[in-house]
Amino acid sequence: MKLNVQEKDDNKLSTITIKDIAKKCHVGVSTVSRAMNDHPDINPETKKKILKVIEKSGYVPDNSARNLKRIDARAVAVLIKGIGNTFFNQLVEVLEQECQKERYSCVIQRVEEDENEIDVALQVAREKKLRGVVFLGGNFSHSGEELGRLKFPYVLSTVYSGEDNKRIASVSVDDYKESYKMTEYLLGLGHKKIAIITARREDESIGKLRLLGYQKALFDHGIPFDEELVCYMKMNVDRYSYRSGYKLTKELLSGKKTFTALYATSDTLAVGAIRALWEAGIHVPDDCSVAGFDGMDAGKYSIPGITTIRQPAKEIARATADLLFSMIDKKEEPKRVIFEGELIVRESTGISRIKIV
Amino acid sequence: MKLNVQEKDDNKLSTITIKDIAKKCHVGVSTVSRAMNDHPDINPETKKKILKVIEKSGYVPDNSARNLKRIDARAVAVLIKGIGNTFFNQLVEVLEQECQKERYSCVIQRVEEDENEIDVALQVAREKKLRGVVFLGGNFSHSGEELGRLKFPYVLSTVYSGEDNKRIASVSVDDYKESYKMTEYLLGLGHKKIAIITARREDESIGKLRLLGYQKALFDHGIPFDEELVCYMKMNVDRYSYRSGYKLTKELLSGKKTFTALYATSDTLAVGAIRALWEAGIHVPDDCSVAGFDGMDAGKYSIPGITTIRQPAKEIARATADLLFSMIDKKEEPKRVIFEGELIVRESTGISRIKIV
DNA sequence: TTGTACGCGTTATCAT
DNA sequence: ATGATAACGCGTACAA
Repeated sequence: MKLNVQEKDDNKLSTITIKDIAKKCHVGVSTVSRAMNDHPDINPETKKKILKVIEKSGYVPDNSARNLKRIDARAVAVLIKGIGNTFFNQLVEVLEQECQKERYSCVIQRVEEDENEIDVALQVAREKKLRGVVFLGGNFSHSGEELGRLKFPYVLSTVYSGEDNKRIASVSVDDYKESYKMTEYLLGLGHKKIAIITARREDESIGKLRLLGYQKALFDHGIPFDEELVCYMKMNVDRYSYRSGYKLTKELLSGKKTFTALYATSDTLAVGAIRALWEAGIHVPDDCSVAGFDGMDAGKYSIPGITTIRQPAKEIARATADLLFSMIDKKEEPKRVIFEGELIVRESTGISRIKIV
Repeated sequence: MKLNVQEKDDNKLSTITIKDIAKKCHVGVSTVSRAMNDHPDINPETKKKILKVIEKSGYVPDNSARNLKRIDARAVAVLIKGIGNTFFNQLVEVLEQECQKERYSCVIQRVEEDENEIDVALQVAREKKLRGVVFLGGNFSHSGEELGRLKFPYVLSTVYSGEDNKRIASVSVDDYKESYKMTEYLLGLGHKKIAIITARREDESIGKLRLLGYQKALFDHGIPFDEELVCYMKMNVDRYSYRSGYKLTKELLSGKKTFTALYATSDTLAVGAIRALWEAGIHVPDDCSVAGFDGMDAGKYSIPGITTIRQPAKEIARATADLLFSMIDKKEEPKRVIFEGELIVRESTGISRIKIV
């Protein structure tokens, strides 16, 4: 008989539940629950006993059931669209730290390129009983109305929302202004023919802003904008990656137009670009200047080091967390927080020698 | 009265459930459920009507409740320890594709550095009703017994398990052998003093294997192993990153020992290393050769291009998926799959000129 | 084809 | 301090 009971228990590899633990301990399920969740109303000894049984039985509580019951989980989520954009890594790291400080748990969630980030947000918010969400990456220009579906606090970090509605919380640099700054810097070096590698032609996010800043700077300095010096990423193929930087630069080089400077709108693109130029026998910065954007390690440790606009990632992440938590806890209104980018001059740019490439 | 009902509905921003939808449509909950889950037994018209109501009411089904009911979700998970190791990105991408092909859904889950990957696996397996798990990264040497807790199929991909138990499924290159290969290549170039940058001294994973392969190659060629030419990562500080490569190389340079080649055990480390050497006025490969490992884009597009051992990432990912699915579906036994690494010679290595650094 | 009612595993509210 | 029991929102037998 006893052996039978034993057998029955062991066979039950299906899934062991809180009830099984309760039975084994000869207590009620609520006592087990209290033991697991550090509730005050429980005898320390029974608690210890229960935890021991849990330990050796290998019981794992079902999070789905927990979330189902739970009204609030004191949790937020970070939704990342475009993983592989290594710039987000730093942000996420700091965001996680800040959450810990505030004793929030933090769900990191990838969003596929073809998924709607709003839908995903809605889903996990429901599933995990979130109090708020941070959006990293993605294209928020179209989502003016869409954003209205979000009934909880959220912050766009390093993302541009087409609606420059002040009621949308966001933290970022002013990509337009910073891009203008970079272009002006290149112009200041004497460059007249500045090629640019930028996001897809259809982009409505930061890619567009950076292109716009570039155009405006050219305009303000009386340089005509030349569409042939613009190289757009190809849909579903290119990203802010080394590979794309390399490929797109080759494209540029095979074109008829010449240039003395190349503005790659991310540091990763710039690395690939420099390699492509190098293979074509074009030396950076002597024959051609190259500039990046973001201030990532990729540009700091490459040779030559890449002139860039540094986004203060840590500060942005901290401000993002601050803003989100104050919206959650103190019911503060959404606001737009802008950080200043920093032009970092390294070895990839120099005075134009008007040596046509 | 009517207005009251209306009000009541709108106020209920708490959370709208399947019942609310059912009421609004004047149908039962099961009909709504059928409409959402593409069940056959439903009138196309009522289905259409219901979906429309769902759409405009902004109803989002609660995944927790779903998972709770669901016995099986036809899903697997990929657990990644050490995000930021960009090498994993390629793997994940292919893994996701393979899952789609097999009509499995795929959960991507980060594991923090201080978390036990086994615990996490157990938790999400329970929560999401997984059929299997892929482990990327992490230290599996200690977990010989621990692994026994996993009652479902799993595959270690690009990870080394100390237990060279054949009953543990794994897909990877032979890090020991490949590291030997790389070291031998450097020796073949005439280098006698080969420094190495490697994982923490306590590492029991691939870092250890790569170091061991290096030592063995030296030994086989009659070169004494010199502990002072080994630079270990510092705990909780270093990673396979540019920054660490840079920092650790500086350390090496400030030591008393000289070397004519530097073997950085990842391409990212190598990039940082080359920068550090460059800043010290040491030219690669003329004054010092540098080799990496992994075959990542970082080494392909850097200048100089980095000599490396390419791990066939796509093949590894595909084989990982194959193995996992055949264990799940066909009850196949776990096995160890080894891929051959490919020595790719680029510009960062050259014949030793015995010019002491 | 559709609706009713039960149960999934947990936590929270009661009594005790 | 502890145990019984009612939710939580959904899927699904089963009845209609």
